Amino acid sequence: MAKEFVMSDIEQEIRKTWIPAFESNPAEDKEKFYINVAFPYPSGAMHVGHGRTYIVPDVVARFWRMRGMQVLFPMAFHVTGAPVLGIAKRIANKDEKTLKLYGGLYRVPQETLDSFTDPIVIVNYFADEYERVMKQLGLSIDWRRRFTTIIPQYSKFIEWQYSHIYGQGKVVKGEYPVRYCPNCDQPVGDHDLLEGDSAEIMHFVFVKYPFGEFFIPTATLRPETIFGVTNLWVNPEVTYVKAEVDGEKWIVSREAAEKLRMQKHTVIETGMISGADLVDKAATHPISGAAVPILPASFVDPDMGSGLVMSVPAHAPFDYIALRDLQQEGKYTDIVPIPLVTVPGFGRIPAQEIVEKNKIPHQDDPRMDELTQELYTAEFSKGKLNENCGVHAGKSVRAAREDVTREFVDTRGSIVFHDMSEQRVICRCGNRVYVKILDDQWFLNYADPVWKEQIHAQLPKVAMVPPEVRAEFARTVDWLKEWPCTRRVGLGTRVPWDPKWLFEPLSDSTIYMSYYTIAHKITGIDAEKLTPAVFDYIFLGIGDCDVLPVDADTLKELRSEFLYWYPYDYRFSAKDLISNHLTFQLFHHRAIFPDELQPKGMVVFGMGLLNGMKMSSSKGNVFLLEDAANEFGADTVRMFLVGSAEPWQDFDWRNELVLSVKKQIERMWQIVLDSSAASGSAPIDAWLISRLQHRIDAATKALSAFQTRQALQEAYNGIVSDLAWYRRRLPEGSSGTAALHEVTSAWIRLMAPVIPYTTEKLWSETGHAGLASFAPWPVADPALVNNAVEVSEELLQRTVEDIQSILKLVQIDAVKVTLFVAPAWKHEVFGIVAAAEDKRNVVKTVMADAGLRSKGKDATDAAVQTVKLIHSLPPELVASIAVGVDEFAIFSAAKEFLERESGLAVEVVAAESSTHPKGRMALPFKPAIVVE
RNA sequence: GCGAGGGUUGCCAAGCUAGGUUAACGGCGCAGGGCUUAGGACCCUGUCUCAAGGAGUUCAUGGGUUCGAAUCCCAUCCCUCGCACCA
Repeated sequence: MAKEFVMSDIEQEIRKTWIPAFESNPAEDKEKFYINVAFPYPSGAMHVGHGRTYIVPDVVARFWRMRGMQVLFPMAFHVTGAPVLGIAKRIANKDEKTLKLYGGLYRVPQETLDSFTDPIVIVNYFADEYERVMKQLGLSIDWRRRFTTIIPQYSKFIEWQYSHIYGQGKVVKGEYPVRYCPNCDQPVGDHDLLEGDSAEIMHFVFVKYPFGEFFIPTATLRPETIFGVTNLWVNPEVTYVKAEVDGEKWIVSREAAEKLRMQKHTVIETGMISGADLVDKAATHPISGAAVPILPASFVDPDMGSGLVMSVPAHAPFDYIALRDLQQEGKYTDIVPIPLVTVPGFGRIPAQEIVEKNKIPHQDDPRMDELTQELYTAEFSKGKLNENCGVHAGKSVRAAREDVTREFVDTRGSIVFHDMSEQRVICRCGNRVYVKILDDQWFLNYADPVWKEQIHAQLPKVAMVPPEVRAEFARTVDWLKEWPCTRRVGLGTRVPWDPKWLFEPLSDSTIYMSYYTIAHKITGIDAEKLTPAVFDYIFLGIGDCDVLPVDADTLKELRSEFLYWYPYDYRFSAKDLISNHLTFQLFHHRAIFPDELQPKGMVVFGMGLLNGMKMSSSKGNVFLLEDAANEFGADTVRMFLVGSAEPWQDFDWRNELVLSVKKQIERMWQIVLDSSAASGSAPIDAWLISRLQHRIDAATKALSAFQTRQALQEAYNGIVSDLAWYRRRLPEGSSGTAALHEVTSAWIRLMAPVIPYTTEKLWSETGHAGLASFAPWPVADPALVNNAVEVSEELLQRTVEDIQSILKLVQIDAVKVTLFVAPAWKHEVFGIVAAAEDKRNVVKTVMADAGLRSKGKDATDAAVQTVKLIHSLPPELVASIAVGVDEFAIFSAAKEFLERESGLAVEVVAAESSTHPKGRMALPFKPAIVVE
């Protein structure tokens, strides 16, 4: 009876021996293998979705360790940034939702929660929790190298990194329109928004119409339509302001004046003017100089653009319908739409056409936005400017828009005005978000074409798993532009040349993989001594180590350890980081390190689902990793997470599936221990051992390619099913042979990377010395592959299945089954067909043989049937059969087995020696079967 | 909208890059049987429709190429991810 299997006991016991064993130092006699993961931001508890991110690299680490590599798998915590500040603030404010999340879902004890008003306490708490859970899951991490990104030594490292990046001119100062919360005095990202995350920043051109001593600017996305302007629109209900904007006198809405201030314009309000007072006055067309009447319209929104709009009734449905409404009242009947764009599919006045075709009754009709979009899109993609457009006539709308914009901005003093596409864009603090131009901002210049080109050249040299992501990287490199790399608030490292700024989180985590190599040794060094020159020596080998603040021996040691591990071999991360972090780190490595130290490979993960739904901490749809490990066992969690889908595919955590994985592990435990007393031998041993070589080979190939699921398919399901057949084929009464020892020894090791606890325990239980985690990975031995035996067992398997399916079909009480084995000449036919390039004309080839031709129709029939048969068999098997299989001998030897399987008397007959009509049906590898 | 990826039999998911191993791996679920009480534990069998080992209809939809397509080509529909101040 096998020992009872209690996973949690085993885990406790084994963990103690592991932790020091996974501390990894340079070993000059061994090849290194350095993998790392995007480090976590510890602001909450880990859920099973995070689990796979760390377990897959651990499986890989364990695999290569067993293959004799010196493996480094480090971990650290990224605490740079602002989110945790907000969390601390909300906890201090007793925000209910936050307290519920942390006290409830994450189960932070009350007294700890009370101290969460300090952001540092939060990250330290969760960093410790991460480490604890990671250890529980058996991750083979070298914990000596743990650090956080705000320790002084790391800050010095970042300063060094940026001394180079800045020195290379890759950090630039610039203007940039951002979403901005005046209340928080901060730019806001998508995740900072309470509402309106679908809003975009739109870039309007202000077209200025002279109006007495003033200008009336109108905001437009379509400046080329200036040639079709018939009038301006003003909202008579709104009070506008007179203001000096950058020294010019303008009339704009109060909101627009406010927005202009945020966009680096000087705005001095000098007075007010009611919209109603502007109605029926006229401004001057900036190009033609004609008078442009100002008309009233209620749809004009003072909170959009300048609060005044130019009217192009021929092409803007809103303008058309507003004008029509007025004209129906008998007003302004002299105004006629001026068409300026011809579009295939539309007549001369598209706006009129589309409004009337859809029978729009008035300007508040909900369909208006949709129609406007439809027309704008059609004009933009297919429209051409007509003869009303002066020098621009004949241009495409696309081209004309660029040209007219440039003309207005460069020569007519227009400005580009930024505004949100929606007004309800609300910061997490509850205040409205505006567009602000930041000028005192530092950018990483990813737009630099030379830098971009370097990364494009680098990409083909980086291994990518899965290969499909390569295209996404290439596209990201093209798409990246200046990245604002500094922030005013948050945790992190100050910008050395401009200390009022801090480096933002994505920018201080691009080359930290190099820091891991020395992390455990550098923490003992006083940060003040870590000058850029010190890092230059360690990472670049520049300078004289005898004249640096740190002693020379230490520096040489650090330098040597860095060079041992670097470059890293694989970096693992979820796929959503491709468009930022994973690409950023390529840029920075390229800028800092020489050719031979560039990243070698990346593995990109899919997403995690919980019961088919996206996991989300804020929605409570998560299953905590620690709970999973406690409930199911660490090995179960590991095997499920790496076995239910390949790493780059999405996986779906469902408890009932996890439970069946747990049973699988228990089954293995049972089988291995039950086999330990087996002895003796049987003919089927050769087959079992032969199959094992294939399983080893396939599992090794799969893991080498990061296919954890495929590897498990071979190493678990494959071996289990081989063992099942082996059992069936054992002589009656035997429960196993000594061959099982060889199988279980290999099996334990094949499974060790995935279920390290169980296998570690089994390894010692089955009498092996040392840790399974460091045992040599099994190697397939080609000499043990026995093709003839595998083919003969294949024949038996197929025949047993056929007999069973026939028995199921015939409704008789059968007592006997007769197998008719195909005659030699049919094997000849098989050989000819197998060898034929073109199986369509193979009958001719067969009949070219004089001996076969003498068989007449029998031969052609056999040839046709053989073609079909061969198409239904695996090519390798066909090749083996063609070499020659003595089916009569195989069936005769297995007669007892066949009788036991079928419960019938079995007779094996050579087809040619029988007159039974069914005998003619026999084909190679497909004996004719008669039950009676 | 733009970019990347995907739609396979009840569910999950192989296979599709190098067309014939494919009615389509494996797992889950379900059904029947066994384990000489019961079973959520284990084992076996079955699980598109008919059927002496065969045949018919299937791999989002509609076309096409081919002796032959889930696999190649075209079009359409649907889904997921990314689209930037950031975890």
